[in-house]
Amino acid sequence: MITIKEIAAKLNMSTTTVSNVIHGKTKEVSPQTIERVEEFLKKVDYVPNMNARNLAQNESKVIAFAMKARKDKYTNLLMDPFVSELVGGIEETVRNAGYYMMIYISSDITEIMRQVSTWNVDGLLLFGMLNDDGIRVSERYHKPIVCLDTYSIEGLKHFTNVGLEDEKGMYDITKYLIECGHCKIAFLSDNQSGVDLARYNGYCRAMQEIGVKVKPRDFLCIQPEADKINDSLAQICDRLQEYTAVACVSDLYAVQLMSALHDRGLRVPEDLSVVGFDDNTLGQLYRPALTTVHQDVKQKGVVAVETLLKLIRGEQIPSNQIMLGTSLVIRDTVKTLS
Amino acid sequence: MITIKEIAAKLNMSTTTVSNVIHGKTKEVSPQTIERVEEFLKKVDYVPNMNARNLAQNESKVIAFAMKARKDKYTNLLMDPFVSELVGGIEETVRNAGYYMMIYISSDITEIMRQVSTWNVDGLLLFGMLNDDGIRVSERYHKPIVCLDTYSIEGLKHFTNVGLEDEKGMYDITKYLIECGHCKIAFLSDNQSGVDLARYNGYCRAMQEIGVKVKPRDFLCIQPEADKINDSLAQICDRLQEYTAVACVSDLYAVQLMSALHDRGLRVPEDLSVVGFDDNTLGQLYRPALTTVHQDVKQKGVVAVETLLKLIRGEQIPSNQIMLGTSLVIRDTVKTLS
DNA sequence: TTGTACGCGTTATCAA
DNA sequence: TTGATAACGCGTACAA
Repeated sequence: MITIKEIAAKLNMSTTTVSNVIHGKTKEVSPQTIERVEEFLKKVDYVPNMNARNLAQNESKVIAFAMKARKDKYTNLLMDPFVSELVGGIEETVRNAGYYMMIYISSDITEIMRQVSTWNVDGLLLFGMLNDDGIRVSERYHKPIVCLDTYSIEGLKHFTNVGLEDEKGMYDITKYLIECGHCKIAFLSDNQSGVDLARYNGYCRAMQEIGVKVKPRDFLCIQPEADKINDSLAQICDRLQEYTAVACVSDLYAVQLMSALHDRGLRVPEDLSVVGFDDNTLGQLYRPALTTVHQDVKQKGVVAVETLLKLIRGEQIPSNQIMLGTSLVIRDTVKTLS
Repeated sequence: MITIKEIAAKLNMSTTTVSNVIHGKTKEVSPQTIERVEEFLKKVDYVPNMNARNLAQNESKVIAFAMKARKDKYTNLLMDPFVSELVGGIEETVRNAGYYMMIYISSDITEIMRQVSTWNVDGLLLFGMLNDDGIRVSERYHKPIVCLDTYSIEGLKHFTNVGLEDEKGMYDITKYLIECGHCKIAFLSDNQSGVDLARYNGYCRAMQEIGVKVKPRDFLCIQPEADKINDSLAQICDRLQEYTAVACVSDLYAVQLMSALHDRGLRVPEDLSVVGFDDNTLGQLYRPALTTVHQDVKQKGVVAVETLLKLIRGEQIPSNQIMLGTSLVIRDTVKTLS
């Protein structure tokens, strides 16, 4: 790790000159010194010290991806196929823009804020925020923030959101089920807030259009914790006897359900139709292949980072609510009732 | 972002005293000043500036996870269930140890080395290194390195490796197939080096024990690139008519194969027995559930980080080759031939 | 027990 | 066209 100072000494010039060459401030340096310096830089493979650079410039070239963990939900958040695809897209975009990514996972917002400010990160990507979490962060952190999949209306005054047509996506696929002749349709999810609530609303709207009033019992609540999921799935399979179809809030749950149904000798779609949401590898590889709502998760990450970079550069963005679209992917898990 | 200097000014004392209290050098400060300082720190929620701290101490509290991307293999490396589970374990352990994690993904080793030294990271986790990649890194980076799943013998002189009983695992499951009456067994993988080679060797050893000489045509080569995989699977399904069982180098490939077989009307395990390696969600949720070799991927990440932390602290480690075990998971994709 | 002063590597200001 | 020098925030040897 050679430093600018050392280079300057060996070349018998000042650190300023070396620094200028490094930063291409070429107008202020004579051609021959430029040549000399650049040659030497290449020879010793000079790499700047980020800590020093950041300290001097009061920036960091770091973008943080902060994720609030719901402690109970996953032992390993990154194993959620949605999260890993998202992080993959984010990482790639951050890297290609010449920035560095740090990941903070915590169930404690305060902890996340401390990490963010201790590294003086240039921009913040927020995921998994509930209620006014995002607002609380934005009150203490005064640099660009982009939220992913938040439904906090109030929050939009404080930061940009990259979201999805969740309501419409679930409406579309529920309507598809209806068109296939289903009317006894259950909805499966693990909670009723944020994204899940929006999707639930889409389901309700489609049902109401055909005059079916959704009852509380039509909401099937899955408990995804490792020690509870089996009991939970057993109950759900039981309850599903009253229905001809079930709309799941995610592909993961849809596939977990199909496995459970299979183990009980129930066939999809002959005995029960199942649809998911997300369109990830799990549903694509399962047989019968899952009918679902497609969203481009990687793209979501890319858009979020690009938006954040614009904000960092001080550019204007058209709107602080960016909605990505969905599309129906019809495969083999829905039976047409005659 | 309040600084130590500002705090010292407001409290009418020196920065040294404040710094001492922050670092718990309590023996050198009077109890009442400690009290005063700590109270104030809490009140203003002091957060140190990492860049400044690292610069002063010549460390970084950063652990890098560097992954060499084989450009062709995955658009999104993190989507590989193995990788995401591994990274999840690493992230958690790094965080709990009070360190920060940075991820570098590149197909270019030089690029990785530059990133590592520009941030002056305290320790390096290397994954996906081929041949002497790891050695080349260790020649330029003179801090602790832990490699994951490398098979470079030479490398062990330069760094520690956390690996798996790949050969034994594949030997065990091939032997299980044999015990079930199979002898026409193919092996499916996308290359023949590193981990894949070790597993292939395990397969060969089991076959040779029953006097079957493995022929080159018994090695089925899958092409995982998105635009080639379908053709590749079609060919493989064709070739598999000569066999009663196939041992796949990973669960991912096993499940992709089972999907392809299903689409051609071939049943698992009635028409063909299939086994995998890794034991991830994909194989657990598929039906029929995949018989496979279990490895604890998260644990692999945890062990790697713990080893690296020991090296960073200057502690001795018993051996620089740490081998994790495997176990057979018998589920429903192998038919017993009578 | 507390304070002064310097160095870490870099950038930026201003003078030469 | 180039070179001193101060600053960024922190830790620490050494002095008081």
